[in-house]
Amino acid sequence: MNSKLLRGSLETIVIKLLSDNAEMYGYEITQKVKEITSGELKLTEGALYPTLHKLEGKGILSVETKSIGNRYRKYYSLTKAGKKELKQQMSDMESYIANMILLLQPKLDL
Amino acid sequence: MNSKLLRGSLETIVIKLLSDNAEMYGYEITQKVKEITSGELKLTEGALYPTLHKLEGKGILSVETKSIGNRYRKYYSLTKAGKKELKQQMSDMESYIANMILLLQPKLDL
DNA sequence: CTACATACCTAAGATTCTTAAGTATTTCAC
DNA sequence: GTGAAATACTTAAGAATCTTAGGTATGTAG
Repeated sequence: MNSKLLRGSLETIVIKLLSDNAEMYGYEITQKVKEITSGELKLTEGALYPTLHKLEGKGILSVETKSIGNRYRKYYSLTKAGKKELKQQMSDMESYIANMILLLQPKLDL
Repeated sequence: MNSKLLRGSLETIVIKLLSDNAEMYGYEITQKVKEITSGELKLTEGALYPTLHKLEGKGILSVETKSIGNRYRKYYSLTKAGKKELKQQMSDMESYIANMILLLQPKLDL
């Protein structure tokens, strides 16, 4: 159904949003992606939360848990290593898109 | 190392090449991709051949085995269902790229 | 004659995602 | 006020897609 929406780019999306926003919590990220893509792309929580934990484990993100009244949120932000990782992932994504355009554009033997 | 080069687009690539070329065999596809992308993208045979078999099983590709002297090649071509699948996959890829551009371009609040 | 290119194949394991479940708080409509 | 939906986190099982690493065999060029 979901026709390969993410294609391995979840990490890249998360890192990019956190480079634009200083800090965000998980649920906020899902909403932001939905908003930016006009609802076309919906991150599932089953994919997002494990990814946040993994990036934290790798030192790419840092976390701060904040209390909001009776509940809590876990705010994530990019570490220095995260900013370096951002550059790498953006560059990988650019290459990928460039290659896809080369491969998928109409055959132009003009 | 290989930094998510394919990202679930192997099927799409195969189908698109076969829409441009009428028939191709597996090894030829790997070489064509290498050529088009100037060596940036290299299909591994361990990924390609199972994908060809899968697409054949789904009726998206048809096969003809041809003898070339003492050896053989398996030439694949798009079926009618394959041409329909091409449209779908190209459309999915366009949406994906459009969404990635939305998500990853610099924050422009101009 | 031997190494590399051509040409096919499969299996084990890694990664990344979906699906599906669970807990708990807050808000809003009736 | 209560019941449903939204908010906010979590995990685990399984599917899908890929890499890695092997295997077989023929053709070609030094």
